[in-house]
Amino acid sequence: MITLAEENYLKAILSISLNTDGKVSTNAIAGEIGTSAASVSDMLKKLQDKKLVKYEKYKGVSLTKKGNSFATSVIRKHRLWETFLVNNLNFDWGEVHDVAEQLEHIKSEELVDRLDAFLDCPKFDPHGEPIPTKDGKIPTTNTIPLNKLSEGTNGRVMGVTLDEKPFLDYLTKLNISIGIEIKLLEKISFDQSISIKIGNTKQHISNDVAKHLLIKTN
Amino acid sequence: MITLAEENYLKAILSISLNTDGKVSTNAIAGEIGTSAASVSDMLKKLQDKKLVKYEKYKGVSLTKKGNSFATSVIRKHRLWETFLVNNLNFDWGEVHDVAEQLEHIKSEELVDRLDAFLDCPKFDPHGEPIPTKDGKIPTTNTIPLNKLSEGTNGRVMGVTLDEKPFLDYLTKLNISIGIEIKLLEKISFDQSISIKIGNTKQHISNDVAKHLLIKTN
DNA sequence: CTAAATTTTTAGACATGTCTAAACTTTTTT
DNA sequence: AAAAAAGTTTAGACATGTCTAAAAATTTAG
Repeated sequence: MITLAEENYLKAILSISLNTDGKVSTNAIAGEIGTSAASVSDMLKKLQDKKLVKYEKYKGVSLTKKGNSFATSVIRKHRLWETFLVNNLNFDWGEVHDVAEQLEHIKSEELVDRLDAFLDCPKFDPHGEPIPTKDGKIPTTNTIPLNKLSEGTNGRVMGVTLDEKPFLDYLTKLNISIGIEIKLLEKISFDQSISIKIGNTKQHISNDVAKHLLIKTN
Repeated sequence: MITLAEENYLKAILSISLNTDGKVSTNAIAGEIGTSAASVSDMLKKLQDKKLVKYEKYKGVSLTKKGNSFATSVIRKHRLWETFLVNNLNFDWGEVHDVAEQLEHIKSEELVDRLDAFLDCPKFDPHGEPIPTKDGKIPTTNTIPLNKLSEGTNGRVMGVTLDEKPFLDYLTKLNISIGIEIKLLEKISFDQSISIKIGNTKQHISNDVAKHLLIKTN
């Protein structure tokens, strides 16, 4: 039986490895989970014993097939629950993360299957992030982060890659939401900040914000 | 912060005290939770320290106002989730207990409020058991257990007081469900078993089954 | 290519919740 | 009312997951 703490470690390792190359470091996991490096070391040994990760002291860690499958399943559940919370319980997209962090650990395959059906098998969650299928496949999109677009390009916001209330609240304030049209006007080379047009309004945002917006160009 | 284990103890104490008089005994709690009496003793001390129960060594335990409020809230969540699972996810009434046992521990007042609204503030769950309101009031019904009815009486099944799959599956086999008409034909004094009529069929059931069926007489 | 800085691991401690076995109360029986 | 039975608590142990401080390994810099 896999514990709640173990699931969180696996999810963190998967999250990190999606954004970086090679093995995942102890410190990176500690940062993601908000725990000490020492605790991570301890846990990696346990996950190794359970054949959920491949781990070599001082060399970093990677998920085994089995570990990847568990991690993907947790992410699937998290995103399905977020979809339910926003679509059916009328939560705001910035309010669902903490509750979904709890719901993702409910153990019942039947529940997940039925929730998926109830929601009409959604491919993306309310933040535009792909929902893994029952067999672990992750829907793809041909989107690129807003900060990689070239000046003058038009596109549509298809998703955000950060699920934190302060960020999402800021987007709401800027009138940015999933599906909205956006045009990149100008990139400032000094700080990589950018000017954009949303509707008929010109806005200026930092690179830190822009890199978390996924755009599909027209 | 109240832990999952503490919530389960409070719920067990409330459950038992609804069916018995006076203080709740250590052994009764151990039986309900499926743990040892020693563990119960340990936990009662902790609950006492947190002012959730009133406990005297060797004398049994009772809930404080605060403890009762937590316990009632857990039962509210359990029954709301069971309602959701049956009404919206098409679970059978015998399949929902274990999942609801997990869901009842999700911490979010907002979630419970919105779930309640989504379900149209139901007063009873799929087993006919009353769902406590947000302020802890428990809806009442003028029902009595089937085994207390007198011979020849007609009534309607309004609820069951046992939420275990084997019991519920047996009821389904007998064509007994919430809302169904039932007539008590005969009580056998030897073993307190009874004959009943459901639709046009005569059935014979034990006292153990009958006592868990709540009837509203016509 | 050493020396310093950083990262990671180990050692030892602690909190939670569980267990068995033994000791202690309370209740029941005779 | 003493002895036996039943119920309850304590003592000591263990598993999980966490922490801080110190030691060890690796990486980076001079």
